[in-house]
Parts: sequence; C-alpha cells; structure tokens
Amino acid sequence: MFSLSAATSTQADRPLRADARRNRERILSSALEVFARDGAEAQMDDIAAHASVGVGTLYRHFPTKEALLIALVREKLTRLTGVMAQAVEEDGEPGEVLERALREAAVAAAHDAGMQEVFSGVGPEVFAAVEPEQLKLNAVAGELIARAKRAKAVRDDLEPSDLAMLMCGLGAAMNQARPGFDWNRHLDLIIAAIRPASH
Amino acid sequence: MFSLSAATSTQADRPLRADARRNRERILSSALEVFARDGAEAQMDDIAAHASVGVGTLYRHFPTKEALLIALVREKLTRLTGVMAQAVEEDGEPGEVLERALREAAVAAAHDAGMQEVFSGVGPEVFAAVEPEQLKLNAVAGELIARAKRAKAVRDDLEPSDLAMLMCGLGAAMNQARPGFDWNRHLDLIIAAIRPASH
Amino acid sequence: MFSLSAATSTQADRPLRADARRNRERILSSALEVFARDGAEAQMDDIAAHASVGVGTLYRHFPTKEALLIALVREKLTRLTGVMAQAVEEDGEPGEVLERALREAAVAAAHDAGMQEVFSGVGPEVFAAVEPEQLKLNAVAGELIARAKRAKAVRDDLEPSDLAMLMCGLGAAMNQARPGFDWNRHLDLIIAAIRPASH
Amino acid sequence: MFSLSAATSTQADRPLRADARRNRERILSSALEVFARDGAEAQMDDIAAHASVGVGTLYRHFPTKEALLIALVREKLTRLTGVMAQAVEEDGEPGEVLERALREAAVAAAHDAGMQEVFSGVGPEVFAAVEPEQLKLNAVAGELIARAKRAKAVRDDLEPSDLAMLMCGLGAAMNQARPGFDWNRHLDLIIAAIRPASH
DNA sequence: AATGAATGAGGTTTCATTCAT
DNA sequence: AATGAATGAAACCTCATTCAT
Repeated sequence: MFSLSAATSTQADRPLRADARRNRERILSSALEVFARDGAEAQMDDIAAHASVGVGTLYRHFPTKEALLIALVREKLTRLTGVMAQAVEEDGEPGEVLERALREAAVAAAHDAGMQEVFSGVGPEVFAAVEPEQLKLNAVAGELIARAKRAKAVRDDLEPSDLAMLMCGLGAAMNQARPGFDWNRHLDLIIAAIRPASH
Repeated sequence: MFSLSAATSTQADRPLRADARRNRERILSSALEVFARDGAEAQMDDIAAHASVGVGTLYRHFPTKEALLIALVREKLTRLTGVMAQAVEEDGEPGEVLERALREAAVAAAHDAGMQEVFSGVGPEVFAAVEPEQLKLNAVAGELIARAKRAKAVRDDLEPSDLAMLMCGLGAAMNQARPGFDWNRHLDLIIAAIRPASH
Repeated sequence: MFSLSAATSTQADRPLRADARRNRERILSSALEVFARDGAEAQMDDIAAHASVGVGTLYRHFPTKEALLIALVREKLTRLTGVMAQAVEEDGEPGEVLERALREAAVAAAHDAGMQEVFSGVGPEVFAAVEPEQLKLNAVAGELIARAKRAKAVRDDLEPSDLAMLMCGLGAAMNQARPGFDWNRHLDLIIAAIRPASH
Repeated sequence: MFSLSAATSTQADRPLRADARRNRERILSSALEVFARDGAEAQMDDIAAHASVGVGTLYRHFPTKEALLIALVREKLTRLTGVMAQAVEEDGEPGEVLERALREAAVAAAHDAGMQEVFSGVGPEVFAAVEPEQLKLNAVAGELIARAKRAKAVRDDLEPSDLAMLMCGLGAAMNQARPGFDWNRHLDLIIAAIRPASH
C-alpha cells in the first residue's frame, strides 16, 4: 500500500546505491527510536552509533539535525496518510471506518510517543517543509469525513483540521506519560467530540 | 483573590527579606516570559538578564534549571486551581459554570502557549515534585464536575483526569501554532466531548 | 607612548574588572604566540590552554575566532602606529629617521613572523573591521614620508601605500622562512627602492 | 616552449595511460583554480568535483593533499623557469630583458593570486620537496642577472635569492587584495630596488 | 582504474553551573 | 546577598582519507 522507500525517496534525484539506501533506512529508524527515547535533545552521535554508522554518514544523508527531523516528520505523515487511505478502501459503516482509522493512528502514535516532545519543539520551518505531505493527509482525511457526514455519523461541521488538532492533543497527552494514563479513554472522548451534536 | 506571593512561598522555609522576595517574583515572571518565547532552549543567562539580575542571584533562588521549571509549573497549577476555586464559589447553572471555567483556563494557557513546549519536555521528576498541587487541582475540579453531573450537564463517567488530558492536549495544540489555528474551536470540541453522550 | 590596554579597550564600553582585563591580556598574548607558532590552523582550545584559561573564558572575551584575529590585527597596527609616532617625535635627518622606523617595524614583524601566514589568509571582513587603525597608521606614516621628501631623502612620488605594500611583502617573505633567509637584506632592498630615483 | 605534461611527469615513474594522464592534467588545473579561489581551505572534494572526477581518482594520482600542493608548486616553479629561460634566449638590452621577464612573472602570479595564501601556509616539507626546481630556477635567473650586471643595469651585489624574496613579497601583497591595490606600482618599486645604487 | 559512500578524529562554539570579587 | 566572570563537558558539524562496489 505505502512503502517506506517510496516515502523516503521523495526527491528521488537518482536511485541511491543499494548499501546507501540500506544505511538511509537504518538511520531513519534509529533516529525514530533515539528521538523517541531521548526527546528533542537526542544527539546526532547517538543516532549514528545506534545505526552502526559513522557520524559522517549520518550527515551525508541528512545535512542537518533539522533535515533529519523533517524526514522523520514527513515519514510519519506519509504513514498516517497510508492508514487513512487504506480506510478509504474499506467497506463498512463510514462512522465506524473513521473511528477505526483514528484508533489505528493512535496506536501508531503511541508506538513512539516520545517523538511528540520533539514535534512540539520544532519550528515553523519544519511545518513548512512538510506542507505537501500535510495537504495530502488532509485530503484523504477529508474524504473519510465526507462519507461519515453523509451517513450522519459525525457532526456536520467537522473538518480535517479538527481531527488534526484533536489527534495532536492526544499525542501530546500520551507523552506526558503520567503513570496510569490511559490514552484509550482519551481517544473515546475525542470520538465523542466529533459525533453529531446531541439535539 | 489569590496572590502570586502566596503561591510561590508554599514551602515557606523562612520568610525572605523584602528585596529577596521581590527578586524571586521578578525571576519567576521573567522565566515565564522567556520560556514562553524561547521554548525549552531558553537560557538561564537570558532569564537572569530579563529579570535584571545576575545569574548568581538566579541560582541562589533556584539551584537548578529544573527547580526553576518546577516552581513555574507549580505556579501554573496553583493559578489554575484558583480559577476553579473561584468557579466553585459562583452561582449559576453548573454546566455553564464548568464551561466558563475551562474557557478561562484556556485563555490563561494561550497567554503563554510557548510554555507548552517546555512542559512536554520535562521528565517525571517534575510531575512528582508537583503532585500536591496536582491533587489539589483535581479536588477542586472534582467538585465542579460533581455538581455538573448532578445537573446532567456532563457525561456521568467524567473524571478530573479526563479534563486534565483534554486540556493538556489543547495546550499542546496551541503551541503547534500553525497559521490559522483556532483554539476556540478546539475548546468547543472538548466541551462537546464532555457533554452527556447523545442517546 | 602607546599602551596595550589603550589599544585593546578601543570600544571601552565599560572598564573591565581587574581580573577580566588580566585575562584578556593573557589571551591576546597567548593568541599571538600560538598563531605565530601554528599558523592559521591554530586552535581555540590551544590558545585557551596556553593562557591557562577555559575555552569559555576565551569565548566570553572574543565571541569568534575571527573576532580574536581582528583584535590581534588591530593591536599589531596600533603598535606599528606607535613606532611611527615615536619616530615623528625624533630629531634627526628625516631619511634616517624613516629608515630607522622601518627597521624597527621589521624587527617587530620578525618577532612573530608566523602571524604573516594568518594575515595572508584573512578575508576582507577583517580588513574592513580594522580600517580605522589602518587609516591612523597611514596618516602617521604620511607625515614621516612628507618630511623625508622635503629633505630629498626619498623619491618624491612615495606614498604610505607603497610602504604598506613593501613591508607587507617583507613580512610574507620572512614567513617563507627558508633556511638562510636574511630579512635584513630584504629590508635593504626595500630602502633602496624608496630612495630618490637615480638620475 | 615548455609543456605542462613535461613539467608534471618529472618523476616519470612509468608512462601513464592516456586517459590517466588526461585526468592528471584536469586535476592539476582544477586544483590550481580551486586553491586560487578558496585559499588554503580548498577541499579535496571540491577539487575532484571541479575536475569531474571522483575523490578516489584524485587520491590515486596524489596520495595526499600535500602531495597535490607540491605538484602545484613544482609546476609553478617550472613555468617560471620557462619564462626566465625564454628571456635568456632573447636579444636586447640585458636590463630591459630582465625587467620584462619579471613583469611577465608578475602577470603569471597575478593570474592566480589566491594561491599565494596557500603558499604562505605550506610547511618546510614542501620547500624541501621542490628544491630541485628551485635550484634550476635560480640558475636561469642567475644567468639573467649576470648579463645585466655586466651591462651595469643592476646593482652588482644582486643575487637570485634577492629576486626570490622581492617577487615572493609581491605575490603576497597581491593576495592581500585590498581595494585599489596596484601591483604594477609595487613591481616598479621592486625594479627600482635592483637598479644600481644611486651614487 | 574509477567512483563516491563511509569513516571518525577533531574543530568551533554553547550553556548550565560554580566561585572569586 | 548580589554580581558576572570563569569553567569545561558536550553539542553539532567538517573534511582528509579509506574502501567496498
């Protein structure tokens, strides 16, 4: 449906050598892990070591810490879009389809909740760099919402940006990671929020 | 109603000299401002300068950057508790009272949205250090919720921790500060989420 | 006649604390020594260590390697101007006075010939930053030249910039430091060059 | 008259394959250009790219940055010797012949003045490695000087090393590249310096 | 033989914290 | 008690050189 390599070779100037591509993947997944563990102060050296790669290699692939972060965010968005796109393909009651998609998105977010701290620290440059992916995601989410509206399964003023806000809030709350925090409960509330207003 | 000095001398080891107390206040409000402006990478030197105080003085009052942060969080929680406590005193339809309180809390959060980034980066030590205030807040919020439940103005499984999650999410979303983000809308959705489930 | 402190507190925002000023001097003279020894690739850490100072202190005084270099060049020029100014005060046959001044300048240059390599690598920013001192030097040299011209001791088209070129060349040649290089000989030739053209 | 390939295959271990020799030439001329442009901080990668060659190839031809530099200096000296040798062949008033040769040498130096910065940073190893070419140059220059002396066109204590010093100084001054620097003037002064001492 | 990806020591600079004044 | 200069570990990034393809 959506492959990582497709996601990461967006600029696709020229196909990377096989070993280089392998390294690129290793770096990205290491970065995800280390950022999730250490938050925004994750260190380039650590990421490189975690990927069993010299710092130089890391910098060859991503000329800046920020560039690495952008690649990570881009990938997250692309995956998320993938989840949503898959939901569009599904048959079923539109409200439930949407709900299932959100739940799946939440699972993914929970998987590396630590990244949330990083996200909340990024500057506008990152958002700007990632706008195309953002728009694509909104488009797909928009389709899902439209169907749910037609089925009267969600409030009829619901917009993709509402979902973005709410899910972003969920992610942030996840990261606060207080003992006993139950993000399923949070998700339930979110879903309640988007249901048609009780008359 | 509730004064800052009362809030900050909670530990009240010993009454500070008048000038020392003034310094303490200046430092705290400068810290708030600088953290809100610069996020997690705010620098101790900057905070001191903003308070027109040497770094040494800053460190005399707060032995660590983390200690300063804790004081800040403590103050935030205390203020928030104040807002809620005031609402408890109010007459009016309990559901509306709660909603107004949340709205007021949101305004306060929006005032220094930049702090959110900092919050999301703090470790569990901070939360631990701040637990008493947290509990106090939950108690007051609990009272507000109880009344609203009795008036059938909110879902009857609502708990203080739900409010915490949702408001925390709101704060985080505020900080993402994408152009065109409207946190009033987000708040509306939150309020919809806590209304009694539509039958 | 010309003191180092006068030279270095040009901006004189505020008198430095006694210890800070001592450090500043130590750093400057260490920088001179280390640059002279290691050339342009002298390292900030080494300079700090040589001055028995932490790197942080070095950076507090000079926020950039380039800033340090500028301070050094400035000082050199100021000293040189001092030499020339002293010559202006002297009595004696103007041609000989000029010659003696040049010889003294050459001795000073020889003292840290290694700096020449550094000078030849600096960008235009440095020259720009140092222009006031340059102009002052030219003014004093101009006076010396004017007197010598009146005494028919130098060619009557001689200008300060000529001296700058020739002495700059001398400095560079010094640094080439080939075994057996005799800069006194070079200086003799320079002096021959500025004598009145033989008719 | 004197070809680059002749100059660079001095060591002539073994005749290079045609394409390898072409690469070697391309690398050398690229190195000249890039060094002249970027000074001492020119990078091996840039040089390789400028020559449209991989770094690996660059390193196959010159095992070290220093080796590359030595080759460059060698070539410069050889060219210079060529200029002088050509002058030896010329008919004409010996003083004028010498002057013309110097002027030609200056033009060549001006062509890549940026190299001067590099020269001034090289260590004694380079000079040592290049001594044979240096001696050859001195020999030819010595012949030119001898003739000029016989014609009383230059001071009778003039030596090849004097010319080296003065021209080296000229090159350095060129590189200082202050706005409005006129190296022709500098050259005039140098020529004045080597004329017979005025009586 | 050529390529360019990988390496990693080492460079400059920052910033929380300490300490002499 | 206040000041701000000093400290130095540690961060990000560069670039000469090596080595797998």
